[in-house]
Amino acid sequence: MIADALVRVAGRGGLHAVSMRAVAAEAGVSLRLVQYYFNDKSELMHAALLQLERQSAERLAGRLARLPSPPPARAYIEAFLAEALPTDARSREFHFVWTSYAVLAMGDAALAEQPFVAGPDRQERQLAGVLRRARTDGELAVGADPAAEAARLLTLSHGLGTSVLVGQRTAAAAEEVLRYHLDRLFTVPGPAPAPE
Amino acid sequence: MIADALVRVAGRGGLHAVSMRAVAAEAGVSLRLVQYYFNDKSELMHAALLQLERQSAERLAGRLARLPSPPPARAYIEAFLAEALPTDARSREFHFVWTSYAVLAMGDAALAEQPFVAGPDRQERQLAGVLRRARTDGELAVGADPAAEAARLLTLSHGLGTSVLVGQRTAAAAEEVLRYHLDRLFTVPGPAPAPE
DNA sequence: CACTTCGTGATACGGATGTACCATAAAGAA
DNA sequence: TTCTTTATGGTACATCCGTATCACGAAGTG
Repeated sequence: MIADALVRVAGRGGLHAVSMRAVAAEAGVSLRLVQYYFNDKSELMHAALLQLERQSAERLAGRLARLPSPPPARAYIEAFLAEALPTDARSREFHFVWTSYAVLAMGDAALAEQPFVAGPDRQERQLAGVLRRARTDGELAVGADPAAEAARLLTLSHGLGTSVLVGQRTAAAAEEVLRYHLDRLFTVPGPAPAPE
Repeated sequence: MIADALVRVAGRGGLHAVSMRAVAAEAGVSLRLVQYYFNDKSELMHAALLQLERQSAERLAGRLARLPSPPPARAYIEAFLAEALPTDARSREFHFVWTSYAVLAMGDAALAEQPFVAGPDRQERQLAGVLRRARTDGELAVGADPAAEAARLLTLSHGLGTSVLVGQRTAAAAEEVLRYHLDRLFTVPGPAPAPE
């Protein structure tokens, strides 16, 4: 798929390395073909962004599907956040390109609307719902507000993700901060760390 | 200054709108002059980044200088984080351009080294130092780990900042999340919110 | 068969960009 | 005075980019 080629190109050289020609070469097709399927460059960029979003949602769904049912709140949230950190090379590519799009969207409200506003809003509500249920089950620390905690979780994981991408922190260090955060949010302990 | 012109151009159209000609026009000088002071485009970009960093440090220093001495830990940290959120137009421009550079640095380890690794590392240590002192003074919640808390504060504020830039959250909402976070971190209450 | 649509290729065009080169004028040093 | 350095402008050049155009075969349809 051509949109995949765009992601690969952007994963190597950033979004500013994405040109119609570079994408065509990466996909092994002619420039004309890229023009044929996506008339514009903007259409191509938009399509690649939609595809990134879809793939990410699928990966998250896969993680959640592997949970026991009903999923424990902490496991659910850990699955959620595991997808939000750039741990392996594939995930790193994804987050790099995704963040590049996010910066692009900071100067273009129309581009931002669906993926960067509506998407995180939905995730935040979803997370808040899980936290509300956990609170009635008495699993949350006292005084925890589900909506505020959902916002904290998402923004914290995004911030950690960029600090990893930029090379300030290793993915393992970011996961440790996240674990620390969850330990202070939940009253029930998380899973024991794997022995080394 | 020419580097200021670069920041203004990037603040409007993002870093990809920055060209030698655009910067020259914004600064009201000839293209040749931009070439004269900064031989390369990469030198120009680098210089503008350094200037952004310096200005940000100066603003932070100004905030900290206006604090009573010795500054209360919470006030100190609030000053720190106030600088980290895009509240007004000037701050928004700064964070937009800064984040654009951060994304650029994700694909260029050399560019990232000084401003995006060493800088946040230093800030994190600085914050951890303040938190350590607050802990010995009994101002921190029980079980709080200064290093982990510093990491949480910085990454949380960065994540909140990008969510504001992208339009998902208002700056006021971000400040509220931050206040919530600090309320759970400190045992002593923060300043009362201004009556409306 | 004739014709239209779809998929793919090669290439041309206008514009923007980074960089290089030439020129000029002021100022200071010899 | 002559020379060198500093500061500034104008312009040309090669390259790349997005887009448009022409071309051609395969496939399906009447």
